[in-house]
Amino acid sequence: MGRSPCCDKLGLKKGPWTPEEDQKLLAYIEEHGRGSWRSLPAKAGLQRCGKSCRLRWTNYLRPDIKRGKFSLQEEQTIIQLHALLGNRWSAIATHLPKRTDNEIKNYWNTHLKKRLAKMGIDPITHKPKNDALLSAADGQSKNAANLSHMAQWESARLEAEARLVRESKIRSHSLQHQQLNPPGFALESPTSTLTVPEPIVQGLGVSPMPMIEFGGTSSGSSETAGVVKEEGEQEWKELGSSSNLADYKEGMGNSLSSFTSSLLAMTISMDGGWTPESLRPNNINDNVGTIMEEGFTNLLLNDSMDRSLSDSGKESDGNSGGSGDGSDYYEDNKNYWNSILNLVNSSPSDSPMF
DNA sequence: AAATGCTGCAACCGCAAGGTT
DNA sequence: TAACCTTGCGGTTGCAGCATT
Repeated sequence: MGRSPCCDKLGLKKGPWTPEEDQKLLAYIEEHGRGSWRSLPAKAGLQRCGKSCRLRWTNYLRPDIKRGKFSLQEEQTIIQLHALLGNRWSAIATHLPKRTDNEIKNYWNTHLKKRLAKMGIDPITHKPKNDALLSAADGQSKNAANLSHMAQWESARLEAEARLVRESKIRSHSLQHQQLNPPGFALESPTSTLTVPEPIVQGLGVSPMPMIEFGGTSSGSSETAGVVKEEGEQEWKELGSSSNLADYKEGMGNSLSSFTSSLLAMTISMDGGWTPESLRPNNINDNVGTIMEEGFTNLLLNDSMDRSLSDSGKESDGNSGGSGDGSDYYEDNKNYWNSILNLVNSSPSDSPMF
């Protein structure tokens, strides 16, 4: 429990890394693997503390890092997961495995937070800002309904969060069994450990990181969402020999289904257009998927249009989200919440998160 | 061309959790 | 059981580069 000793004693270097230092760190890890970060700098001939080396490796030198602009899907995923998880960047990063938690955090702080604020959505709570809500309203009933749904959302979110904590304990317990004899060379992402085949270790320049796509065209079921989550599968493989596997899967399944049910009920009431037929088990996923599919993308695209208008000097009239009236605003917010349900609903049943 | 302000990002810092001795 | 060690996480800072005045 104690504090780690201060690592900047004895004149250890701080600040930006030089190419030479990068090379030393890379060469050392390539040859010896990671080992202990604390002893690594001395062995590698670096005047850095282990913490600095670890950070440099995880955030910059790791071969399985994708750099550059975030795609629309990545943005969407970040915003949705942030709504669910808050500032748990490492958890969010597990759904964007080629991105580091630091990069996601930076991107959120510098881009997405501002964009949500501009849309009239509180980037912390993901709730519509009250003033915007009031000014944009076209009727008291919609306001009341919106606020009520926000409360329901918060309730469902808290419940999911509590379950996540509970079930992650089960999971970490199970994983302990598998970490006794890790085969090969382990590359650690900020929050998870990937075992990389020997040839990749030797190459270190190119790593065939599992392609992970998110089900933008989700039909609602994990099988049809087109989601390939090899990192999650890796964990399931690791769990495979665990006696807790069944419990874990069952727990995750229950968690997802309960949370989804809560959100589903909420969304149905928001949409207002649901029929008993649409609520039959076979139809629920399809309907949810269809409705959700459009919402978030539209929201982002609308905002992108706003931005381009704004960039070309045609600033919108000041209404949040570029909407001209309250009904549009209401629709935008409804879509926003729906999109979050979409993410939850399209998460694979074997996702490490759900 | 210089000064100033803004933005984005790499890196640092402190804390907490979990493991080890 | 307590002290210590290691690692991971999230918040924050500092600086380089770009835009604006």
